[in-house]
Amino acid sequence: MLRAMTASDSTSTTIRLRLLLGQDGTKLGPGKADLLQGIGELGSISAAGRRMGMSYRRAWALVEEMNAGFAAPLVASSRGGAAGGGARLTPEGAAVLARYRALEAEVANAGAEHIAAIAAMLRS
Amino acid sequence: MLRAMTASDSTSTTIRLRLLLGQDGTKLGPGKADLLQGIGELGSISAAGRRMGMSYRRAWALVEEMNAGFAAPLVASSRGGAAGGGARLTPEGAAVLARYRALEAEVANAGAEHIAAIAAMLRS
DNA sequence: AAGCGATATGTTCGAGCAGACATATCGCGC
DNA sequence: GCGCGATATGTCTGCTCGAACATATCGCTT
Repeated sequence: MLRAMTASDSTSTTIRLRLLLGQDGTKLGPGKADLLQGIGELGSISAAGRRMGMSYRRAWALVEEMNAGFAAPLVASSRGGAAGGGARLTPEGAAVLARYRALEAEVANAGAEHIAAIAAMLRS
Repeated sequence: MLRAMTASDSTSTTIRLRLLLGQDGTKLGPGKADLLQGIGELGSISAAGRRMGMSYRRAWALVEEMNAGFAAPLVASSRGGAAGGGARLTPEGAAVLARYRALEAEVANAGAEHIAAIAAMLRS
């Protein structure tokens, strides 16, 4: 997948969460979460994609997928204008991102013991 | 992937865990965990693979990957003999599986609130 | 010694996916 | 109105992964 390493990779063992939501099968994992965060910070789908080393094509497809899966769109976009356009998180998008981050933190905390036990059995 | 549904799919929203272990990048997710469990229950790589709708080729490759990633092999196999051969979990394999299942349970419990909050925002 | 069933492993073929390339369109500023 | 920069979307192609097929080998049992 060629994901850029983030500065938060302090421990060598990481846990990744992927949610399979509803019976329609919309997925929410680290990629979409990072993308949401990037859009929130940069105000642009293309800028967020660039920062992750992802093509605009793919970033846009992920946004489309998220907007289709939830009752309200998570990202609102506009074309044209001074900056050419832009995108920002809707309140629902910000809420989903916050919940996902909180979930990550809670999970890392609750599972730390088991994770450490498994990591201790690794090859040298 | 064509995964068989398990009877434990009571809620429509499920969470999947994938561990990225060490800097060598050995992965441990639901597929390998289910395979370990199948081998433990059925005493055979091929039988475990069959039950999951997975080719023996692939099941064997996953076992190989796990055995290579951990300090001690998780699965011990034998060729020939009365039943043609077989495989069983080593104590380390059983320990890793138990830890992973415990991690799943703990995570599902700890994250239930955030997961429910996200699921509540889904389309219809 | 012959057969059985499972492990072990090479090879080949197809589908699906990700990336690259190409446009169309929009709305503000100059 | 012309250009800019970003959204929006179609198309194509290469690559990777998995499925399928094919064998070899092993050790007990009959």
